[in-house]
Amino acid sequence: MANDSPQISSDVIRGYNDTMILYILSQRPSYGYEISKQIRTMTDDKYVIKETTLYSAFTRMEKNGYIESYVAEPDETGSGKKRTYYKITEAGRSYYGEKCREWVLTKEVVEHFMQPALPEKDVICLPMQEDAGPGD
Amino acid sequence: MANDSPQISSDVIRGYNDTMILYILSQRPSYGYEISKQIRTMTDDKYVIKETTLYSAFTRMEKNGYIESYVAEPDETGSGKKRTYYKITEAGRSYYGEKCREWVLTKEVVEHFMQPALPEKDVICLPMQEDAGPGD
DNA sequence: ATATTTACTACGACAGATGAAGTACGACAG
DNA sequence: CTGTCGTACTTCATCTGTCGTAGTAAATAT
Repeated sequence: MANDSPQISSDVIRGYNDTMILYILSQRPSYGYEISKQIRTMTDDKYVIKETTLYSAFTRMEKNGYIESYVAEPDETGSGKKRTYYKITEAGRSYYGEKCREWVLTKEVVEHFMQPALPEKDVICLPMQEDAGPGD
Repeated sequence: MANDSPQISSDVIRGYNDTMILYILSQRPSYGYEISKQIRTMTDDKYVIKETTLYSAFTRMEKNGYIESYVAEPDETGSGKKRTYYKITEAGRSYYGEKCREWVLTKEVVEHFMQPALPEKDVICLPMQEDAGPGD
């Protein structure tokens, strides 16, 4: 295996779960288990979406009209267990587009609050000033 | 007011509130109202943190040991209303450093799910394929 | 004297994420 | 033919962070 554990906390990626799912569905219809695995592989295991998060996202997004579900066989032979597939709607594509534009903005904004130009992998936190405030 | 630029939803910035506050406090101790205004100006009004979000972040982060509070006068003359100032702790600096490193990762990861190279401001969502799925 | 800005605090509600648990089907090994 | 593993979900109760509403009160501007 490439590495051992997810490195991105759900707190920071939280706002992008829906967008990630919509990206995958914008390419072809898919279903829970497959999407979950695709996110894992696309992120090189850096982010693993929880089952409950994923399925509750489906429910929410279908309610919002961004995706539609249908039940189908794994292949066209009609064999195997049926799955619930999801496909993106026009509203979903448009919402996805908005989120992409918002991402560009967000990136710029957040960047202002990050340490400038992290050299390689060493992040150095200088004490800067111990001035104001009570000496305890 | 400065502009009516598009705002960033709290959903997508949610994971970065603490980091933004810690960035500001990593430069000098500050207090609620000032931090709020600083976030506004730094983001050119693209993101305005809610008061309740801000003050509950203070409580949480102080509990977690990332910041420390003290009450002081606005200036050293001893005049004016007292404010609750916050200063970052060593644990806070280290946590902030982690978050910066996580941001670099997150940026890369999220980027995979965004439309490649958005030209200017036009985002085009091609239908791609209408193939699979029932025709209804 | 009054309005606005500054500087908070309290509280209830809510959405999205989570852990724990359970269901059920199919494939494959022994 | 029995058991285990992987697939493909569902239900539910709980937690965390954010938000709306509201209220307090001192300082400053008008």
